[in-house]
Order: sequence, then C-alpha cells, then structure tokens
Amino acid sequence: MAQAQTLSRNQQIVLDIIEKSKGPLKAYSILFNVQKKGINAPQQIYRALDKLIEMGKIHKIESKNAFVACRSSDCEISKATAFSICESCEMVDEISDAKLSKYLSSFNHRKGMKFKRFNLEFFGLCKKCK
Amino acid sequence: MAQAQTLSRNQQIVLDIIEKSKGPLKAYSILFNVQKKGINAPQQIYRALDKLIEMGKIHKIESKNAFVACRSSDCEISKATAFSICESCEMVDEISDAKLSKYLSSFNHRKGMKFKRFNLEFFGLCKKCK
DNA sequence: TAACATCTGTTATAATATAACATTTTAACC
DNA sequence: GGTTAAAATGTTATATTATAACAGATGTTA
Ligand SMILES: [Zn+2]
Ligand SMILES: [Zn+2]
Ligand SMILES: [Zn+2]
Ligand SMILES: [Zn+2]
Repeated sequence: MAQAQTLSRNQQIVLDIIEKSKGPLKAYSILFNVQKKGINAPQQIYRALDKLIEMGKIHKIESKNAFVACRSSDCEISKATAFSICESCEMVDEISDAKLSKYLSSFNHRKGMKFKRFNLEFFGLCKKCK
Repeated sequence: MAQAQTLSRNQQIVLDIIEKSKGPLKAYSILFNVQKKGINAPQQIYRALDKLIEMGKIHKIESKNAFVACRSSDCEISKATAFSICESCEMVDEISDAKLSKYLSSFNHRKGMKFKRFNLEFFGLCKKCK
C-alpha cells in the first residue's frame, strides 16, 4: 500500500490547485494562481511538480505540457499512465483500465528492451465536442 | 497508398537532417545544423517540422520535445504511434507492431469518446545501457 | 493574367524549464 | 536538548522551446 505521504507547504499548495481544477493546468498558470500565497518563482512550482509526480499525486500530460491530478489507483506511481484528450476543449481524462494496463505492462519490444514505464495518450473529440 | 509527396526546399533540408540522425533531434539543434544552408530562424524550422509531421514523414517524441524520422509504414500518417525510449542514452526506436496498433486503435473509452489518434511512449533501458 | 494557396524570410516575443547559490525547515539520532 | 543530514525554500538569472505578425516570393490552377 502506498504510505501516507506528508507534503510540504508548497507541494500542498500546488497539489490543491491542481486537484481543484477541472482540466489540466500549466506550470505558469499555477504560478500566477499562487502568487497571493507568497510563491513567486517558477522554480518553486517546478520543484513541487517534480515531487508530486514522483509521489504519483499528479501526472504530466506530455503533449500539452500540463499537469493533472491522479484520479486512479491503478497507475502505480506513474509507471503506467493513459489519458484520453479532447482535441477541441482541452478535456483530459485519466484512463483506468486494468486490461489495458496489464496488456501494455507486459508488452515487450523485440529489440531486447525491458520496459519500466509507459505513457499513452489518446486523442479525439469528447462527448460534448463531437 | 500514400501518394508521393513533393517537399519544399526547407522541408527537404530539415527532413534530410532528421533522417540522417541516429537519434531524435531537437528543433534548435536542427536550426544550428542548417544555418550554413541559409536557414536562420526558428520559425523556418518549426514550419517545416509541422508539415513533415502532417505528412507522416517524422514524429514528435513528446516527452523529449524532439523529432525522429518515421521508419514504419504502420503508423498511418501519425495516427497511431508508439516508441521505445531509453532513459539512459536517449535512444528512440519506433515500434511497429500490428497487433499492438490494432489493439489500441480499437480501444474505446467508456466515457463515450471516439479516438482518432494515439501516441504511446515506453521507457526503460536499452540493450546497451542495461 | 488573374486569383489563390503555399512557402519563405525576418524581427520580435511568448511560453516552458533549469542553473546556481544562500538560507531555512524538518526529521533522525545521540 | 544539541548535532547532524536531508529536504525544502527563496531568489536571481538564464536557457530552451515555441509562436505571433507581417512582408514578400513562388507555385498552381483557371
Ligand atoms: Zn494516475
Ligand atoms: Zn471536448
Ligand atoms: Zn512512423
Ligand atoms: Zn540506452
């Protein structure tokens, strides 16, 4: 079981904002939102983001350079992540599908590489936008 | 069948460099490499990259902000891409696996989203680095 | 030769991310 | 408590990645 992580002040502030957000947030938009709390520099945001990712509390959506809170427990501390992304409205949804995760986790490339981690991003139009 | 695409001068220059490279290339490293050919500005690189991606000649490795030539014909003009990425040496290899591609192309999310495209990135250590 | 789309060149700037260093807080140990 | 080491913080500066905006050239197509 994942042990209860105790977050530092800045980590908690950043996580709170990401968790409250309906969609993915960019680092600088997080920064602008926390300046009232005394966080003034990108470094402070990026350091918190890095730790939160390590802990599996958030994920980075690589194709958008944006961050979402983890809503799943299948993703094993960010070792196996999958998202569906609407190309129209920016919506991102974490896919939590045990079969998919198992299928990909056991996938092995011919060329002798043993995978430790994967990230999968699906793109399309969400219900609302289609 | 993909029709023979005719490339513009800048597109051809950029594609040549990417195809000759053993690993993924970053936009600004491409830029520095083509300044002798009279290309001086990032815009010129990014415009060529955009078109080459549209044509399916190259892919962007999102987790690295870098570009590789397409070595596959399964990826259907960038609608279904998968890569294995070595976390140690930067090596990137395009995965061309019909079963994987079919499995993911037919994957449908519960929440009513119909996918048009996916990108999958596996991470690990390559043969040499492990 | 129009008309239109595409590509080019250029300058400027926006957006994303890290380096480096000094200091403070926290947690663990004696 | 006092000592230490690790983690987190604050700060300034800078590096890296990407786009905006505009003018001109080239190239189809009718
Ligand atoms: Zn998750
Ligand atoms: Zn949508
Ligand atoms: Zn390809
Ligand atoms: Zn390697």
